[in-house]
Amino acid sequence: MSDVKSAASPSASPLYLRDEELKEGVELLFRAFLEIFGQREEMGEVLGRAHRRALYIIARHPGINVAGLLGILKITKQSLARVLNDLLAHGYVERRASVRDGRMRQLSLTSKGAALENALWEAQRPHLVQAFKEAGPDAVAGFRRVLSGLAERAAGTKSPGTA
Amino acid sequence: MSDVKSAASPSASPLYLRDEELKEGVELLFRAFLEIFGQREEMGEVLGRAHRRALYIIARHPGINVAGLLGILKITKQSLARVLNDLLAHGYVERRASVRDGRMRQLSLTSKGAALENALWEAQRPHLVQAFKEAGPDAVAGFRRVLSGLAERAAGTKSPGTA
DNA sequence: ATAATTAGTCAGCATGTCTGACGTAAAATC
DNA sequence: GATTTTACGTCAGACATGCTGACTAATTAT
Repeated sequence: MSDVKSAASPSASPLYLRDEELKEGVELLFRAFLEIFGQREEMGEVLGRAHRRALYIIARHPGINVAGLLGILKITKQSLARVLNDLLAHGYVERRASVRDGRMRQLSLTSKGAALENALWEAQRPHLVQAFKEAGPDAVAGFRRVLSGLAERAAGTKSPGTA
Repeated sequence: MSDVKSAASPSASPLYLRDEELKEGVELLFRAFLEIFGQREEMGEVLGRAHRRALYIIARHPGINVAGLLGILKITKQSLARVLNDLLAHGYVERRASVRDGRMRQLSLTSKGAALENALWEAQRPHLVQAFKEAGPDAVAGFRRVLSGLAERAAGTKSPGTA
C-alpha cells in the first residue's frame, strides 16, 4: 500500500496524485453531492432525502425485500422503518409477503409512487445531462471509474456503524 | 418506470446519457460520498463530520474569517457556531481579531489542530490515492470535469419549494 | 451620532442517523 | 412437534447537523 509515500515527493507522486489535487477532488465530491442530494423538499410532500433515496432504489429494484434495501441503503433497520412507513402511508410503496418465503416483504412502487419517482427524476435529469454532456463521454467514463474505486473501499475499512 | 420520454430516444441521447447510465452515476456519487464522508468518529474525539469539514477548510485557508468560512461551507452562522465553538473548546482552532478590521475574527489551526488535520488526512489519503491511481490520470481528469459541472449548478435552479 | 458590517448567542424545530430491546411470523432443523 | 434461525416490525431514547428568528456587542463607515 505504500507505493505512494508522502505525496509531496515529486518522484513517487505524479501531479494528479498530489495532496492538493486529492483534496480538491474531495471538495468537489462534497459539493457535487450537496447539489444532487442536498435538495430540500422538491417533493412538495413531507418526504425528505431518505424517502427519495428509498423510492429510487425500489424503483430500480422492483420486488426487493427489506434486507436487500437495507444492504443498498446501508442504514439501520430502524432508520429505514420510519422512511418506509412514511412511503407506505402516503401510498407510494406497496408491501406484500413473498409467496416463496412468507417472512419476506416484497417492496414495489404503486403507480402513484412511480409517478412521483418519475417526476423527481425528470426534475433532476436536466442538470445531470448538462453536466455529463458538457464533460463528454470520456470524462464521464473517468468519472465512473474513479467513483467506482472510491465507492468500493477495498478492505471494507468500514461500513456505517463500524466505529 | 414504463414511459420515460426523452432519454430513451437514441438520436437525442447517446449511450452515456441514457437514464440508466445517469442513474448509475447518481448511485455511484452517493456511494462514493458515503465512503469518503460517512466515516464516524475516526477522530477519537467528539468531533463529527461537520467539525472535520470546518477543520479542513481552515487548514486550507489559514486566517480565513467567519464570513469566508460560511461562504465555503454554505451553512448558517448558527450551525457553524456550534461546530466552531467545539473546535475552539478542544483547542484545535485559534480565533483572533484582525488588525485591519477589529470586527473580523481570523481563524487558524493550532498546532494541535494541524496535527489532527494531518492525521485525518493521512488516514484518508491512501484510499484516495489508490482509487485515483487505479483509474489513471485521464479518468481523474474526467472525474473532476464531471463533478465540477455537477457542483456548479449554474444559478438557482431551485429555491426551497421548487415543486 | 447614526448606520452598516461582522460576529456571537439564545431558543426552538426538523431530519436523519444511531443503539438497544422486544415482538411476531415463517422457515429450517432436529 | 419443538426448537432455533431468519426476516421483519416497532417502541424508546439519543445524537449530529442542519434550519429560522430574534436578539446583543463590537467595530467601522458615513
